Amino acid sequence: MATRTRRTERREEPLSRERIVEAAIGLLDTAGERGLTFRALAEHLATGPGAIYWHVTGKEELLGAATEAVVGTMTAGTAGATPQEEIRTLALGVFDAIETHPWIGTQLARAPGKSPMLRVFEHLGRQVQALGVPHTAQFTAVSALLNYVLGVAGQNAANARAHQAHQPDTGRAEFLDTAATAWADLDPAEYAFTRGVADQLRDHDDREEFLAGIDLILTGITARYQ
Amino acid sequence: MATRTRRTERREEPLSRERIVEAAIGLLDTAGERGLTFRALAEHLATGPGAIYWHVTGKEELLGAATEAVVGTMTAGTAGATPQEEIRTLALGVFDAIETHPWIGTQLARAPGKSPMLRVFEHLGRQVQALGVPHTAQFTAVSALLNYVLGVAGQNAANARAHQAHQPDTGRAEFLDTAATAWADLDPAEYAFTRGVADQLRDHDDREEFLAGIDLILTGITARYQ
DNA sequence: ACCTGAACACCGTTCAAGT
DNA sequence: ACCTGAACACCGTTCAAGT
Repeated sequence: MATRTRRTERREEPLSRERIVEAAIGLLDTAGERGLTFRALAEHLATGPGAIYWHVTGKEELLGAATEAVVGTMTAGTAGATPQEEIRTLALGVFDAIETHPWIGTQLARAPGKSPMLRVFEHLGRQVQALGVPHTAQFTAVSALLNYVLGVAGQNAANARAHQAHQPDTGRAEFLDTAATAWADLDPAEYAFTRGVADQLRDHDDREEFLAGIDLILTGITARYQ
Repeated sequence: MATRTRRTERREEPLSRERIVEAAIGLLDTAGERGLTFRALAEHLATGPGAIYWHVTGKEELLGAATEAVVGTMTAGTAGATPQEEIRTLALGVFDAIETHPWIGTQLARAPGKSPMLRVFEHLGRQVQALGVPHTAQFTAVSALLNYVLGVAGQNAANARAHQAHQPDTGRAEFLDTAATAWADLDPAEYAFTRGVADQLRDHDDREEFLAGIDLILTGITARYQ
């Protein structure tokens, strides 16, 4: 009876690009990449699917905007750190963003020259420059770092997708355990090496492993170009 | 009038998993990832879409089988080469396979523990072992290499997708040139580094750049673990 | 200017019916 | 056993019609 103002408060909030992107991120986080649908999004925003198109040209742009919104909140600089530390922090930022929003892993790999990745490229580049890498090698060095990050990103996104689809109620440790057991059961002739490192898969830490890869590339960069 | 045998020869070739996968690869290569449709595939095989499901469980399996078929023809070993050379050859094999079949870039990133990638992992692993990397670091070293390869793979696939969609009739050199020009036009304050390496983007060689990244990681591995 | 929702042109997948 | 093709349950996107 007294709900008139209350209800309109919710209803009258006008549709905007910002609200749409926000709702899209929520849908992607909770329902996965397959869960983002113009119909589901419209229902979430209490409108019809056509309304969204007035604020956004299509699904591709919507995914791009969602990725930018997430990645944009991420490029903070730690003052007074070594270039190596800055690169580690930057890379970890991407890693963590993907952990909370696995779908940006797919999205980053999909938009090559587009802005979210270009920003990461720029920041990595400045640190590589600070490392003293000669100009002619800077592009190569940054590309190596970025491609590695993107590879991990894509892998994590795929893992999240598979995890959500197949065993949504198991933890990461449990998942690694089953994978490691499967590796240990492989044909000894064809997969001798993989069998041998199955134990390392079982008790590894994703973040640490990711950072170890970054360090490996950094070592290569400094050994070669410094 | 004398075409009876001729015609039947074509028509009677029975549907098989092999023929379906082959047709799917053809469709993916010529029409891109979006071009692979059960209806298009059925038309290509002169049958109905339902027939395909008798030989293949669904689209995911079909894409997986197509990827395996392409990657499977690729793991040749060069006898009497150093581990470094073997790794380079192996990585270049993946790179070249992606260049002729860009869609496997997406596909490799999508199937983490699945067989095509596991084979590459195994072969890389053997060479890393031959390099003398201690057991506890082998998983990390191979992961770094593989993630880098997958990052480039995804990037190349995305580029091919964008290229086919936007400027299908321009060459790679032309594409790099426009990209480099766009970089050189970026805001000097926000993108100082990227602007500075625009020239390196313009006249770089994809294969060489890819190998330079591999070498950087190899340098890191040997510097740290040998 | 902005929203609505039916309609269009597609998908992947299923399934009764055929051979 | 294997194939056919209509039908189902979805998509993204458009567009006349409303406010």
